[in-house]
Amino acid sequence: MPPSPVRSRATGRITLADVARAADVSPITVSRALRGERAVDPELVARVKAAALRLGYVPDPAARALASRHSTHVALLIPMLSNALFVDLLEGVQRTLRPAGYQTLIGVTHYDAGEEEQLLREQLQHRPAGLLVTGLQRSETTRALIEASGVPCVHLMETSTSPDVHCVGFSQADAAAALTRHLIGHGHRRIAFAAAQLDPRTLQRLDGWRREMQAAGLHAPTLEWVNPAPSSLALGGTMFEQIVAQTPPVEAIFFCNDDLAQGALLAALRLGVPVPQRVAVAGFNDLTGSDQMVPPLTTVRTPRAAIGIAAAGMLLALMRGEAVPASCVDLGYEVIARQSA
Amino acid sequence: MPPSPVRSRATGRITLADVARAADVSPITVSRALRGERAVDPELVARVKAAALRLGYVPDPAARALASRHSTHVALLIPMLSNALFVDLLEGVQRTLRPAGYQTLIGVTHYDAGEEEQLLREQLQHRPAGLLVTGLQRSETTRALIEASGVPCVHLMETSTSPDVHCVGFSQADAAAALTRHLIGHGHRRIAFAAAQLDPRTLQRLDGWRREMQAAGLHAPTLEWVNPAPSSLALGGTMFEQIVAQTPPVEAIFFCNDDLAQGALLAALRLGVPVPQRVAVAGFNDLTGSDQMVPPLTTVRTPRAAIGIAAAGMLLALMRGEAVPASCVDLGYEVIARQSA
DNA sequence: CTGAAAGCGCTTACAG
DNA sequence: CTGAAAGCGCTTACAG
Repeated sequence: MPPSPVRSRATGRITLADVARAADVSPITVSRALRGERAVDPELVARVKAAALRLGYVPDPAARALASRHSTHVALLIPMLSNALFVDLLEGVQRTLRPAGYQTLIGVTHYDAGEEEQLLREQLQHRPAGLLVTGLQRSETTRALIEASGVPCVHLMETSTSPDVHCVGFSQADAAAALTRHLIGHGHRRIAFAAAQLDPRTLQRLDGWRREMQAAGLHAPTLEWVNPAPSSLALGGTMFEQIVAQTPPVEAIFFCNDDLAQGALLAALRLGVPVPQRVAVAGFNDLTGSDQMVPPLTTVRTPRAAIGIAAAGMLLALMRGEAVPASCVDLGYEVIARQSA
Repeated sequence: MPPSPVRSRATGRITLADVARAADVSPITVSRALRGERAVDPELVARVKAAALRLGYVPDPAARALASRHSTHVALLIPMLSNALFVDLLEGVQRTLRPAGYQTLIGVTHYDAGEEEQLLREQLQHRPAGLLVTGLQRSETTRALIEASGVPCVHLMETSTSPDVHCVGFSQADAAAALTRHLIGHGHRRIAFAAAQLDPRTLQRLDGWRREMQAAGLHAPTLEWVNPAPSSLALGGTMFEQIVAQTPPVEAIFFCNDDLAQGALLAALRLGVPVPQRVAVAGFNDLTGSDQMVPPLTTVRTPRAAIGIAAAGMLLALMRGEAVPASCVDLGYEVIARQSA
């Protein structure tokens, strides 16, 4: 005889209580056994796990979040998904977080500090278990919001010497300096730096180039071409056209991003400007297509997928309350010499 | 005198009960007033809203999900984020869903039916309020999973005549046929179709090309070049090289995707094959950079951002239990004639 | 139109 | 090492 289910709101879902009944233990023991929390008699653990498997039990994330005050969400704040760099980063993050039972909530800031703050507020309402943010620089309010939330946070793409901040990345300035040395090593003297978007990492690359040029006694303010507009192939073409018209002639152009450099290479083809004979062209990031350009683009390969994986791994440790070996991981970079410079 | 908070687990968060106390009504009235559900005295609504605002009340999504059995998450299943098409789609979706209070959970299927099924299972555990899936074709199990979940679902990128399925897209076959007519109209007779990835939408484009070629009496099996490998610039170059070597000579190549076509254009430059004089080249989707190629790429512009917006809008209506004017929305396409064909 | 009660499915805090 | 009780912050179902 079935019990008369007055006022039943049951979802039909298999619950912790069902597993407890099947394993003949209390619900709390099931909870502990399944989460591997605290010491539980190994024999009970086995019994519970068998029962859970048999019944096809799946914990309810909402109930878990409500009771524990932590969801299984990780908020990821990135500037732009149309930059392939961040797609690779995201893939690395998800590949690490998903098997560990965490969902990634993506927030696209469009390089806007206000939007980042707004997104963070929204995400924080969902009590994320962890935070992954791009770069170290942000509004004071956003910084305070992160701090006050107490949610573990890892910073992506840059490095820091502060022991208080967790980060995984590489030195944008050093990478730019290395490419600049490569260009100088090829005998170029008048090496322009062309930048768009002007986000913090772009400016760090500008610094790296400037540092190297000054050390070699080659720096001149007229070699700096910066444009706050969003980065695009078309803009790269326009900038190339302008820079190539300069006198005395520029011998090499270091674009802060492969987008820009690819656009420059296409403009060179249109204009009939031989690269690298008349002017060498280099980029940054080694994005899709850079190896296919005519001529193939010299650039810096950056380990964004590895950054995503390592940062997610570090966050996993922090969320579990484990110690991390180092608060900041430097994953380096690699100059890729092709034919354009 | 403060109450002695024995066994307190309070989060410090402002709750519905706090607002109820402040507005001097019952918690359930606050709940109804804030959600706009059922009829509530306008004066009470105003009082509640004022109190909520004053206290800075923010509903707890976990509690809400647990009680209502629906989260505020929408699961979005897409094949790949490295295809810019889906980035645009995603942006459109988020731009519509976020202001309405929904979070987008992105699942990347990598064009794999098994992975899609696995992702869907995981997402469904989180009781999403809505589902957004790419295309109409999927495994029987996945289809059954969606059906059984009872979660509103909108299909993206394709159109259907079935009244049972909600979708927003355009006819991939018609779009391909239109581009094929454009090529035929330019006097080309031997028009090859070159495809990679071979996902359902690619095959629909193949059908559209085939239909048009047959209608014009121009179809030949040797004009079909299909490669199951993932689409890339490099593959486009390789395919171009192969197709151009064919005798009798192919006069035009319709690549199923701009990636491939861009790679072909770059290969043509490398090989010194004049486009469109020796062979015309066309693509599909009008991706970033296609207008910058040398020569600029003739292609079909597809309304993916608009699809994201419209599909999210339709899903919003379905989630609210509202009727939608049409179960399927066709957003069309546009042939973009540039210099490559 | 409004509310008291119960319940969603977990985990925390306390006790033993 | 294990458990009974309470509670997380909402909404459903019922009643009036």
